[in-house]
Amino acid sequence: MTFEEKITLNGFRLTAPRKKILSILTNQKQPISFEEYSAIDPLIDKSTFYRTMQSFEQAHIINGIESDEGKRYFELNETIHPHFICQHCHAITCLNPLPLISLEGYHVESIIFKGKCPLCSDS
Amino acid sequence: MTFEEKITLNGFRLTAPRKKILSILTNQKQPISFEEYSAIDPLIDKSTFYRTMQSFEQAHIINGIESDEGKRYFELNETIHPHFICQHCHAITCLNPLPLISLEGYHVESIIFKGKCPLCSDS
DNA sequence: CATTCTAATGCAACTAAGTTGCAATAAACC
DNA sequence: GGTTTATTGCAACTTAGTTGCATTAGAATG
Repeated sequence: MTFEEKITLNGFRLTAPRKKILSILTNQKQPISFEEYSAIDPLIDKSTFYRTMQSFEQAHIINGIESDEGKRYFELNETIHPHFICQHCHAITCLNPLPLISLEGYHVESIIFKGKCPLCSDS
Repeated sequence: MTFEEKITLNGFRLTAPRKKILSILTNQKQPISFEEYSAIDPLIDKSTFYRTMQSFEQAHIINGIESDEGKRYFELNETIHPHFICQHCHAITCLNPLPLISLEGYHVESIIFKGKCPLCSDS
């Protein structure tokens, strides 16, 4: 099922801003914040962006990640994988090869590791 | 080494508000937000609390956790353990028996699982 | 114990991420 | 094409967390 099908099947309309957001998210290798998104698409309206993120989360199209700096980052959930947030340089890294770890009784949807990334561990 | 020793050894002064914050944090079984803290200690000043959290983080006394609702939760780092945040009921659970999982090249300081907790998985 | 130095407090004002209300617009379905 | 209703875009708002600064009080020193 394509992302566009997921949008319409969940009762959401396929609008121009949503298509643009979807195509930009597709090009990202990392989760992206509103600040970063609006640098790519400067005409986007803040509330349209955030409301779209809410709709996309309901349609299980994206995952949200809370950074250690109080911002939200968004990523298409094509391949679900853990993330690492460096508390020193604040970079968010996708730990692509790693699978999600399951927990007895819980339904795990995402895992975030925090600490120091390899670059910051050296210095 | 006690927490009070960690404070002074890191060049911080052992003040009245810090002692009170430390004693209240000691009594918590879960990470606590400013909102929750100030319900216990209503006279605390917001900036004193947040600045104390910053100092305590520098002294490696506490760990901060970002909730899915854009708030920060704080916990004494006596025993470091992963946490689970339920995206349905928003409860934060300490996964005490679990150890931190290490990652090649990274220095892991905390792990957060997100998804649905056992209670919300049923419903 | 009194003095001095400077970190920390407490208050108010501020910042910025994210939300909400609402009139105007445009998908989707006939 | 016309109708219905979700969505947009704008401005105003909310709220967690930060900052500036004058005052207070740890802690070290004599």
